Amino acid sequence: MDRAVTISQVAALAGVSTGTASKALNGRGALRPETRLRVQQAAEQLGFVANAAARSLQTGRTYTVGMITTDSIGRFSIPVLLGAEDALGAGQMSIFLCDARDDPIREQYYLRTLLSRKVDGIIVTGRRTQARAPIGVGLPVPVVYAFISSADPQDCSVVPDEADGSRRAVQHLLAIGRRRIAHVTGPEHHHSATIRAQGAVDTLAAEGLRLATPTLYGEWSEAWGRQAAGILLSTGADVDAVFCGSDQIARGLAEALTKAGKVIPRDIALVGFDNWDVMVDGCQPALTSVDMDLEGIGRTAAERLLAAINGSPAHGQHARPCRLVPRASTAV
Amino acid sequence: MDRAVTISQVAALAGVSTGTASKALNGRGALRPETRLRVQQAAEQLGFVANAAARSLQTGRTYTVGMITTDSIGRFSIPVLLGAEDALGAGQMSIFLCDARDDPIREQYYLRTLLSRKVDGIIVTGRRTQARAPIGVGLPVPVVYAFISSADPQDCSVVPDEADGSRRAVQHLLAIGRRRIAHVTGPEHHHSATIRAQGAVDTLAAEGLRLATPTLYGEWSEAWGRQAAGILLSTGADVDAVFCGSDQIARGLAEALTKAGKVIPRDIALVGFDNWDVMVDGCQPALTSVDMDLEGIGRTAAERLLAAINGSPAHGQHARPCRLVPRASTAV
DNA sequence: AATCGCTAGGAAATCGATTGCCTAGACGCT
DNA sequence: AGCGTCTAGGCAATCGATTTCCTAGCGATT
Repeated sequence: MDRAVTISQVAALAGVSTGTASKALNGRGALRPETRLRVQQAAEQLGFVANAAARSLQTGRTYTVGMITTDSIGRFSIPVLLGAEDALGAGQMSIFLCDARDDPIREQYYLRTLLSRKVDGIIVTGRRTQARAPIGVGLPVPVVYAFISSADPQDCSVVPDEADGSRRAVQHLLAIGRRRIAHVTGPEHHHSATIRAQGAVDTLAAEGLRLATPTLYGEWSEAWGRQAAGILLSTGADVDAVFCGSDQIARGLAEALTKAGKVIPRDIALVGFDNWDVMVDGCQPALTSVDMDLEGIGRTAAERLLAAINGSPAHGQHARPCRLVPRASTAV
Repeated sequence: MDRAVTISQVAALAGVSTGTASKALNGRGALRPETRLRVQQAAEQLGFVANAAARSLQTGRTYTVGMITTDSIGRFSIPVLLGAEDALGAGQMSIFLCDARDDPIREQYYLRTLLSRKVDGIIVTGRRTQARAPIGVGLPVPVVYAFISSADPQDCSVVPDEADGSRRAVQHLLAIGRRRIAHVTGPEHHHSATIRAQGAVDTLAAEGLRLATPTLYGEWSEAWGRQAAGILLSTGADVDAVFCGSDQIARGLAEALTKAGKVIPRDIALVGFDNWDVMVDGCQPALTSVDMDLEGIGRTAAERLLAAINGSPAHGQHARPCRLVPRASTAV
């Protein structure tokens, strides 16, 4: 609980002025090498760590960015966060994490806090239902939206290209010879559900095909997957593959279909979406899935934010391609 | 991109000195109510937000704590983080999040960064294998370990009482009339696995009972759960309940047992550990599980940290009780 | 009317690091 | 020997907010 060492103590020990000490430690100014070394040794000896507040007061830079997750920090924001941390850590920046929990009041409060702390930039992320209202206008710092996108097209957003993901999933199913493909997904009012469904329909259309049954909208849950399996089986639809809007739905389907005597992938092939480890590995057989590369999104968002901080802001929405990860559920 | 408003601009607009403006905004000093109001209105009008760096330089407080997760931020550290955020947010403190990714170098680097930023305190969390070495000695700020514990008994750690969790699980099974209880858990070298197993054994011993089979150690995965089911069935062990070291293991067991024709809970009752929503809800039937209340741990850790910051440090390890959440897998 | 006591608010130091400006002294050149 | 040049390093202002005096001015009291 010793109070902190200041640069003047280092300067005193090295027998120089504080200004000189500062220059020595920051590699600035014209100093004799031995002087520089003497100061560095003094700093080392005292365990000196510069006070970031004092430094940023002077320089105007804090080497800090704020990250606001609109929904509660969860499965989707974590990888984004990690990716951002990765990209920023290399630039020696720290992250202020704020969890707005879907509450606009909290969100504005956090925004204010971040501005008061003079962060160099802000990353906004959150569950992806649809484009969100900009978090603020005329802010004194750059903002990048990650995973979620801003309704203002001038804002910089980095999002997964979900239609691309659907395309890859469906093309994979076509490639293994399936033609009677069904699609089971989340709630119709959810942006991701509709865009993924549309992607599937479009991809099939390009091949002159259609979905084997109309898209089944429901919830993002295993229970719905099980239920949907029942629907598919009971209607007697002739289906040889199901592309699911999420891994959870796919897993529910897998369970129910297996129970009903269907063999996956022989009778029915399955593709999920999210590539969520516990789901794809826990599923029997292991589930082929679409990976949105959330870490990559976080990393890209952080890079764009850094660029904006350094004076080269990017605008508009950047959609990143998805990746298909084939596993046993589509292994022919 | 307007540069920030300073307190002297507010003071000028209100026709007072900066000192007076500061007092007005912070409710200090002796000012006429109308003066105070005038300053507040000026601040409002200009959108003034105090520069945290300048303030902390003066006051020595940053209203910021650092949170270092030793392993990559994951399933266990998130709830802890949320709980801490909750407790700290109420005190208007912000969190610096640092992900050390099991790398001691990163960890020390982050520690240094946090000290340079003059955080008021540090919370260390991470995957729980066993007590970890203290993150530093003689640090100028208080440190609290959450979920994981420090090897130094003088340090303050807040951890789940896993033996208590086991006791609750086993007593619940006893209460619904089961006597031939098996235990399937993770790797033997994992602290949580051994302590949970011991808790189960002790609880049974207190009733004059023993495990129906020796504890089955394996991995924390569904695959191991399925494999363990095979072992239990093939050895012909007469078992009417299985207490599992994790929800994933339990789910694997549930699947394999059901497939083998056993009815859960009629033939075999199941209890998991972690109360992980996607597992307990996805399991069929829904899984009874032990909840370690990770959010509560985060909250408690944050509270203890705040107490330490305010001069009342706590020492030693604080074990918090678990909670049993009964569901269909043990419903008689 | 003179003194005392208050109150409201101002002046200036302070926190710690950075940085532009300035100068002492060494060296070189004619 | 005298002058110019260059280098190493010191001085002091600065960032923005807080806080400790300190004082002007007003009212009350005897």
